[in-house]
Amino acid sequence: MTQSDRVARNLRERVESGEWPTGRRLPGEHQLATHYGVSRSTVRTALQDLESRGLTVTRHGSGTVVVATGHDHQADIRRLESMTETIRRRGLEPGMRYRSISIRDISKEEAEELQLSPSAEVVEIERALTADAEVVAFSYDVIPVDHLGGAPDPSEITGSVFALLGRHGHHVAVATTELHAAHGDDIGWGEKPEDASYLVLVQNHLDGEGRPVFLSSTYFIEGRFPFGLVRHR
Amino acid sequence: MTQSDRVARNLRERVESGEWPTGRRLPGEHQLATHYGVSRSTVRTALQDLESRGLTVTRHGSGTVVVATGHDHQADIRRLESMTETIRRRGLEPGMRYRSISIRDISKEEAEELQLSPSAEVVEIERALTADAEVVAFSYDVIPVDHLGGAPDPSEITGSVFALLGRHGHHVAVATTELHAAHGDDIGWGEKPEDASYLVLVQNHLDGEGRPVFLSSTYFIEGRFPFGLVRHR
DNA sequence: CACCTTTATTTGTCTGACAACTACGGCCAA
DNA sequence: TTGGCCGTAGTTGTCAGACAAATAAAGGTG
Repeated sequence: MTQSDRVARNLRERVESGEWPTGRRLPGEHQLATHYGVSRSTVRTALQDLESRGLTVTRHGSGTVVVATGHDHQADIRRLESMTETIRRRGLEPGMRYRSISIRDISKEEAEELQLSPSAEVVEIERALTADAEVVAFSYDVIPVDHLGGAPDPSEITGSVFALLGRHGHHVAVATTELHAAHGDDIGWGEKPEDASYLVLVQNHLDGEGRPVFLSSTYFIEGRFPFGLVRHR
Repeated sequence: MTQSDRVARNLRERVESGEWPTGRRLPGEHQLATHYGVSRSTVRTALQDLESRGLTVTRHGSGTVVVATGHDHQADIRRLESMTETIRRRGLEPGMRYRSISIRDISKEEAEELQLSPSAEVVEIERALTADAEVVAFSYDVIPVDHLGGAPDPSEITGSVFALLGRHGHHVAVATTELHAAHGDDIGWGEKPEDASYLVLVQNHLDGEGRPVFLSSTYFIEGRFPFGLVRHR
């Protein structure tokens, strides 16, 4: 956690709190620097963070203007974080219902994506994510057994997959993601809504050095997990 | 176009070209600075651009590592750009088929979102976007007539809505966006696929000072317009 | 072999300065 | 009055050099 991270987080909170409404100009960089007790370069780094999230627009000679006060309670699809974390931040109680945990041979496509030998084995987890006991998404995770140190103890698999892999030294940094839409009765299991649409995230999670860590396909039930973002040039 | 923009663009091109494969460390900031003939702070600004796009991860004391070489030919959903532009960049020929251009009273919700009087009028455009003559999306645009200088000449409405509004002094900077999934026969018109799913972007486009410019809802036919992005922490 | 120290490299931050750009008011002429 | 020109103050972009902090690799020690 660097200085500029702290300044950026505080500025984000102030923007999202409405301290500067949409259209208002932020104080100048010099003023912010003295206010936070840091140098102007540190403030500039923080302001670039805001701009990269689409909250502000900075123009040469003019200043920094707030153009969006932030997605209220929506999940920012650009940010990679544990889904339980996201649900909790929306004020709901996250939960999981496991359907199956199985070990099987890797498929050819999966071996390609994970850069593993075609004879490797993977753990496949099928589970449903809940918010306040209501199912919001069905998720399929594919994890190489080697990344879990071989024997996958079923009792060990609980909670966030990120945390599970982190305990084995694999820390997810980014995820290359494809966005899709789907519908049909062959999606999900158990109690599920009638004739629902699904927003689908097909992800390949990578560590800090670009090495594949695990795959996931998540089917979000339309209307139960709002996704938002700020697109910008 | 600033110096750091130029450096950032060139670095992106070099990363996407595969000059540094996934997992490789980039040259140090000092080395890049002398290579480009700029200061280290300019290089740092450029590198923060790469990191904000999820292409690299920079760590204190260690360096900058490539974690993703870029979205192959997929549209980056974080970037706001004309859809015809996006289609052309994928090597396809963009086109449009207008279904209707009509003037009507603004709805209550629209007036709220656009921050206009409930008695204002809007132009509603229904059109289909095509790539190589195949329909890829249905789009509904809602534009205040005042932003077009009153009388909307139908022959004037051709091509990008961004360009149309730009000619009237309204330049879109960002768009607050909700992501949805949908399906059903009541979406779209004319020749459309059987039982398709749609990825839906509900957008409010804002200018450089956060003022609403126009609304749009776009229904992308699943499979015909791949969206991708790199999520990161 | 495990653990600690040293050393070089790299990124994060600071200071001060100047250049480039923007917004705004005052001024003048049509 | 209106429009355009110009100067000025304020803001962001870039530069240079320096030091602090974190990392990684090599080497030494038990």
